[in-house]
Amino acid sequence: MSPKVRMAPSPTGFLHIGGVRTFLFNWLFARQQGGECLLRIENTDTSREVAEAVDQIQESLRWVGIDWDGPVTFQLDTADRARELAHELVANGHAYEDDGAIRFRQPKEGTVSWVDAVRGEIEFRNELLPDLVIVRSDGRPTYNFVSPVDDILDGITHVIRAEGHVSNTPSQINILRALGADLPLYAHVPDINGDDGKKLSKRHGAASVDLFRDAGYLPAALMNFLALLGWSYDDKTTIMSRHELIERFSLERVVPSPATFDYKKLDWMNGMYLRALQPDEYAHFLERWLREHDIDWPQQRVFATAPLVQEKIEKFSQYPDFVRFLFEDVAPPDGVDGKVVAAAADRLAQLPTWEAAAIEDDLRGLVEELGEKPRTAFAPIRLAVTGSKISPGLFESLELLGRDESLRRLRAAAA
RNA sequence: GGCCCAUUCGUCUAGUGGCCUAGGACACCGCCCUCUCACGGCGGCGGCACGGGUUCGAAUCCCGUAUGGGCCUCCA
Repeated sequence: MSPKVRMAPSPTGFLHIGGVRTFLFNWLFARQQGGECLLRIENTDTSREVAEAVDQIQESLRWVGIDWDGPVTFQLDTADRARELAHELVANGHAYEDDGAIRFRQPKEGTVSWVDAVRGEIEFRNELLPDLVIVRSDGRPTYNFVSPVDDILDGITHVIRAEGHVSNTPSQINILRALGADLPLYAHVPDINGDDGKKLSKRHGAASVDLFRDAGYLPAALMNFLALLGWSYDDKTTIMSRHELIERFSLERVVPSPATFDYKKLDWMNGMYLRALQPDEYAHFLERWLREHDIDWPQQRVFATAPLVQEKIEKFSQYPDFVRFLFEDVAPPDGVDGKVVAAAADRLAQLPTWEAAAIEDDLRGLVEELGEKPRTAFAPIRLAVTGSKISPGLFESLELLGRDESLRRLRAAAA
């Protein structure tokens, strides 16, 4: 039987990073097994629904690179069918009316247990399970009822969801049994925590997918990083392409304990991905990021800066400040060694070709003349030209800036 | 409070009774490379929550304690 899983967000706001990781595991599993991956919006609680959320969730998923099979479905769409089933349960004694609502009658003896794909056998005593409401007094079925019902209707074989659902599982299993349905396989994946050890969620540690997109992370890097939160391939493999992830993923290697989100590691990994990009790909991603942030610097020059920054930054949000001096004037800094800067301006003014290699030769000649160390002699020049002690390569920067502007800044700083 | 889950370097993890004087990666520190930054190279710091068992032998199995988390909603 071909596996079928579902990603089941509730439309109460943006898609947060913990949810994406859970969906990623569903997706990786389905794609690897050649199964199907459904997207079902769990909107039984209409009171908390946020209008734009449905579109936003899909857009975020698409950006990360997670797709789904068939049309997006809504839990509310099966409400009628769920209600019918609830009445059947009432008819055969598995449920009863209570104040206009319908409650599921839990077995009063024995235990419910299942073998969780990531946590092993889990067992609950039936007598401790409360008779939960499955249809509200206003007629809307509740999550704990529709969810398993939809799983039957959709033919879901593997329920891969967050560990918070462990305690809902015994009730859902009892409901499925009362309905005479087969049980899916369950896999409860660990949460992702913030630095404070508390679970990352919409209400806590607000880490939406959009925030990562904004910060200039690459989807492939985010996916790689997320996959490694709670799962590993072996003891030494870290960087894995989407293809490799799909090929190697397995539920058995998902760990049961929660992980803490480490931004520093994500930054490092994103830097790895950024540097591995082909120049044209890099320029493409960079250009898209700038466009999304309404930065309208001349495209040609932006492309020209790409090779200067590719080795230097680990996410695009660092780009504007890093190369701003190439697009805007810089304030002449104080405390610059005017002698070196003036000498540099004089020499550079004589240069026949304004090109990085020639500029470098010329400046190194100057350094020798002055009897200085390169690092100390280049510092004031860098400061005068870029306005900062940290910048892309000096010679390449000078070339890009152009002779006139470069000389103007050097002379301004020397004055 | 009840029930359930979890617990290996600061962080992500490898580890399924002997291969472990616990391996890798990020972070951090030092050195090298070097026009700054970054990359890269080399080295270092650093961990099996605690206590009992079981066993010739335990990070690995069992029990307890502690800590953290989740659920106990006519939320999902």
